[in-house]
Amino acid sequence: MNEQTAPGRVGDVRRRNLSLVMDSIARTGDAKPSRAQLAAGTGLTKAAVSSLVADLVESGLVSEVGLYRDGERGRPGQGLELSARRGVVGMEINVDYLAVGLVDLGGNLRFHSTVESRNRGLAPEKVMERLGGLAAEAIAAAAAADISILGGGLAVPGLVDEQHNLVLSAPNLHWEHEKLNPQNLLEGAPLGVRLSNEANSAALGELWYGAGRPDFLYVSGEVGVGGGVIIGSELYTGPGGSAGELGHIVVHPDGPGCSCGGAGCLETFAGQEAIFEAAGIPEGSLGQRTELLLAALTAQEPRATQAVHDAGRYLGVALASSARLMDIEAVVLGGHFAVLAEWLRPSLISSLERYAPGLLDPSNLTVSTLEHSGTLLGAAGQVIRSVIESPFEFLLASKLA
Amino acid sequence: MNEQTAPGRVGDVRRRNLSLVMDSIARTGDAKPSRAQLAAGTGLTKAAVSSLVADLVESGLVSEVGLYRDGERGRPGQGLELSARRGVVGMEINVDYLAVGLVDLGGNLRFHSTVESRNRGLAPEKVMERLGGLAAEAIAAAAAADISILGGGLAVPGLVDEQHNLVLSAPNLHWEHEKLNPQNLLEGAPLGVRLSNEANSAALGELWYGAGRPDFLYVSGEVGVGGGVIIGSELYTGPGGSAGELGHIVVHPDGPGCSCGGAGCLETFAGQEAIFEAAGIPEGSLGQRTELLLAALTAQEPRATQAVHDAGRYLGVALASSARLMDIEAVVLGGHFAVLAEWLRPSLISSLERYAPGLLDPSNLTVSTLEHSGTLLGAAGQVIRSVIESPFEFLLASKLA
DNA sequence: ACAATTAGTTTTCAATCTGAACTATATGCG
DNA sequence: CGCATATAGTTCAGATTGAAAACTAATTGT
Repeated sequence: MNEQTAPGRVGDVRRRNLSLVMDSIARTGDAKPSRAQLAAGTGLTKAAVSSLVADLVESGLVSEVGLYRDGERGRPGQGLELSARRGVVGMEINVDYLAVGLVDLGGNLRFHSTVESRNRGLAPEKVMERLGGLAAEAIAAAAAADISILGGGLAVPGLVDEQHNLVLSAPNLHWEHEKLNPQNLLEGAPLGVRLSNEANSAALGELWYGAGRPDFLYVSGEVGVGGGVIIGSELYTGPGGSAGELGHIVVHPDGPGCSCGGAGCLETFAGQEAIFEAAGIPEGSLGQRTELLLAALTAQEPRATQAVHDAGRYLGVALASSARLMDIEAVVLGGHFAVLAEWLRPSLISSLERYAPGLLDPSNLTVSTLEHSGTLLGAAGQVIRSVIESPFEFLLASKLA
Repeated sequence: MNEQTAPGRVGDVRRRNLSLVMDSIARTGDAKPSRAQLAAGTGLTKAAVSSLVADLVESGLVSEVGLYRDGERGRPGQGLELSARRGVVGMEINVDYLAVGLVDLGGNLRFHSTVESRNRGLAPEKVMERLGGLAAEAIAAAAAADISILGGGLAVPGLVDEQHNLVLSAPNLHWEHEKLNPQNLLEGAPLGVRLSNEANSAALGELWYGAGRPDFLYVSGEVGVGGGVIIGSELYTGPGGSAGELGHIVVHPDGPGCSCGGAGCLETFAGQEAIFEAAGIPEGSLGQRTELLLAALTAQEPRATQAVHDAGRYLGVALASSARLMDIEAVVLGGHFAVLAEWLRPSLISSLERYAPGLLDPSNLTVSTLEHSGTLLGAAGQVIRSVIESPFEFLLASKLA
């Protein structure tokens, strides 16, 4: 008799309603709803909302922001928002850079800093040390703005074991089964630091703060081609945690071997390296090569044009297969696919039309609007989201302290 | 302020716990748990379980089945089971046959009948009329066994709109946007008749009564190649309801055109028709052709062997891509893939090893154990499951009646 | 100044769980 | 046979919490 569902206790109702109210405030965003509006929106009575909001305000998660005047007559309401004085630090380790940001509960990026850093092949301890310096900046920024840091999120370009703070495999960093200690980056943060995958975090960033919809596929074009699958407004990671490996979908059964051990993978046709090579861009830093490629495309050089055209075509094959299997009806392009979108779109769309006619409307094929902060926002957002989803646990913890 | 979550009311606790108890009884299955065991298993107190079980017994969903003696000492418990006197009729329309079964709440197939029927191109009304005859047999069998019919499930090989009883498209039946009236098949059944897709129902049948696990992909090889995606013990249908279209995953970008309008689809390599043709099996009824093919395979005729080998190879490509995208770690083969499994497996496994090495362990590649009743069980199971998941609503309805 | 209107609080009530005490029914040993 | 022991199931007081309705608070318009 394996039990997965906890019994319903009377107190669960309050847990759920605390979350419902917080979520409602979060979703209403800049509108700063009053208690009465929340009651109307949630279906709870005004009395219940008042009681719930009182708990949330007391814990510091929600704050009143002055009077709110909407209609012409009547007593004005107290506007409510997720506290701007509670924040989460989002952090990102990628192949060519490190980034840190401070996000308040309302999802506003209050501080942001990126530094170039060639992390490929570097020891994890070394990278974490550098990241620690950046994190200290975020901590200082928080102190200056009187923001108390609840926790942090750290995104890395690889498969992670969140429970044990392990990076199981990050081929582009040359990391394999590395133990990180992200908690050290933010000592004393009550919710700790949560490790996550870069493409997944970017997908969540789009969902919560960008172009996302309840169901979509985020395509991350960094050094590798990754993806994040959002189903019903939740990240789908699969039983083993490695879902969304769009880069290793087979797009041609007779294609070349791939670093993953497979063959004919999308990444061998549409990865950064594959495109640069096919376009005839010489070795160099990522920034340089990208500039050269964009220049070549602007100049309509045939090799570059063809390379991007092919990448789009094969990306179309992968998206067609994905749309069939998962009924994906919206796609958000990120990373280098966002940069190349202008040149990529025509062949991508015609490929989709050829392999999955009518399934994916081109208007649902959008480009990330968050640029470089998407991953950061997503990494921090996961911690913010956990507070929105179970504020009761947070209340408990803060009462004990 | 779009609201999706209903507010938590005090009464919700009971809803949830009624479901928890029913689910617990269902999962314990043949063990017929006592109230005390349920209390231990669910984490509820004995008092709460007693009260919940009383409601369920009163409504007829659960019945006491005599004393249960486990330990040596102490008062023996009353064994509980989902009532064997409440049933759901599972029905299936397929291209070459019609089938009906009677399933009791405990998931036991109490009556089963299949008839050959060439339904391709037949008007839906005609087919429904024939099906009505079979349904009458099930109703008679239920009456004879003193089983009261709560509802029914009807599976068809096509995309359905469950809300409006529409078959949006069933290409293999030559149906397009047909309105069915499945309610007429079981007049007076309180929960009505629920329309569903054949591959999805078969997948659910495997999940609840067969080889399924919490996460797996069911591959249905009927006239078309379909699939059912089970994630976290739930069917994933996608935002548009058409997820799992494994047959139209692109396995070769230069492949031939497909009936779906795309190109290079798996179905053009591994569909029944494609295999028969490649194997050189002449036209005829499905049964005849299958026998010829099996005979040819047993005789190791090269053409047939090669045809099945190729089908396995391309199925491997599709499964490799699926495993990457959705982190699928288990597959159940049904339909003609189950029949051909013996000859299909070698090339399928080597293809998986080539395109997604290490991802899908061959031991997690199993064959359906339910044979022809899987779809039926799944179609009925959806109604049974809805009762297990919200017995409160059922109690209400039965109190009004 | 007062009616009208909207925001938010207080009070009473019902639902339903927990926990503890209690009753019911079995086994085993002297 | 009778009583200790053990387990199943029931009863009842107590706590939590939202609904409903009445009430108080704050603002605008005439």
